[in-house]
Amino acid sequence: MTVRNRNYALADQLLETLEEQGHRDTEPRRKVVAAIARKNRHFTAEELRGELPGIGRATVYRALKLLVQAGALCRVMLADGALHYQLNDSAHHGHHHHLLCVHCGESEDVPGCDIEGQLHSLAAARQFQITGHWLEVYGQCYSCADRPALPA
Amino acid sequence: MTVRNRNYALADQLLETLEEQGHRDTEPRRKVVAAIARKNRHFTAEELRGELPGIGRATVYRALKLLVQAGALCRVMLADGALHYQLNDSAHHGHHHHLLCVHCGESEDVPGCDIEGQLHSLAAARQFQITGHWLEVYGQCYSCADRPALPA
DNA sequence: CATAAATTGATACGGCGTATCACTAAACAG
DNA sequence: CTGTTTAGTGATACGCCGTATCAATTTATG
Repeated sequence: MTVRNRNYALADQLLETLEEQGHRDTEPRRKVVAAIARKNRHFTAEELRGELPGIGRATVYRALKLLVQAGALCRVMLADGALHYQLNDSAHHGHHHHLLCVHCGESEDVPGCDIEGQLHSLAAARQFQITGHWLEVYGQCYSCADRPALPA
Repeated sequence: MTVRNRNYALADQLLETLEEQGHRDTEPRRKVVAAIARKNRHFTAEELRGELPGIGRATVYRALKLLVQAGALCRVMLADGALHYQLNDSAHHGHHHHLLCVHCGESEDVPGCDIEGQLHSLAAARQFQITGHWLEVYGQCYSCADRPALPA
């Protein structure tokens, strides 16, 4: 399968996801979804918007929100506090975290987290009932390992 | 020790921390620090500013930044994405996390996290070198346990 | 094709943090 | 104590990011 075809298939899949949630198949939405499907790394909302001249800001933001709600995208907080979006690998649609390289911005999924399990006894002792958590892991990927570390 | 005296002592301690970092002891700074010392839970920058009429916005934000850098305050991300600040208990000045109640907003410190240790073997397998992480834990505290859960 | 409902996008607004810069005040040396 | 240096202050404006509003448009459907 070519890259081009893979992107088409992914875009269709995203649209389908939205339709399953009861949202309409509109022209602007198609374009937003196609732009997202072309991404091979995380991106900001404004970055995406820049690639979609002629499409309203609100429309882009609305599509992002719907896709996050549907689980097709996840929000990633970079070490500098910038919020990025990232396609959810279909294999990791559930709860997972990211290893984020502070140099090149590459990210790898970390499935199978047991943070809550680890915190369980501690929380139980305080009668605190955990309902969720947010975790981002920062560091350097293999290709950036020889470069100097940045402050966390 | 009365509450009033405790607050004074804490404010002095915060100022001292700033002086140790080479920052001056100024009148506006004293007021900001005093307002922070009075807090017994996390707060937003704007909330703090609201309690300090007559003091410039920039001054408040600058003081917050310095105190975070000095380790006296920590930044806490609430479940709704709002950034709050919280006094670092002197016992937990190092790395720690928070159990944040999504109902009442109370937070408890969780010292002694071993997230990175837990992720170590996984990261090693991918030759990813972890340098830091960000974790917030959401749920319900004891007093809020009988109230309905909010979406994570 | 007609209708009802969702969607769009221009605009404006709001929150939040920072850059700028003339002015002020703290620290310090003599 | 006084003058000098330098950090700090605060009014203002700016920038980023996301959302509310609302009239006009487009989609889905009978």
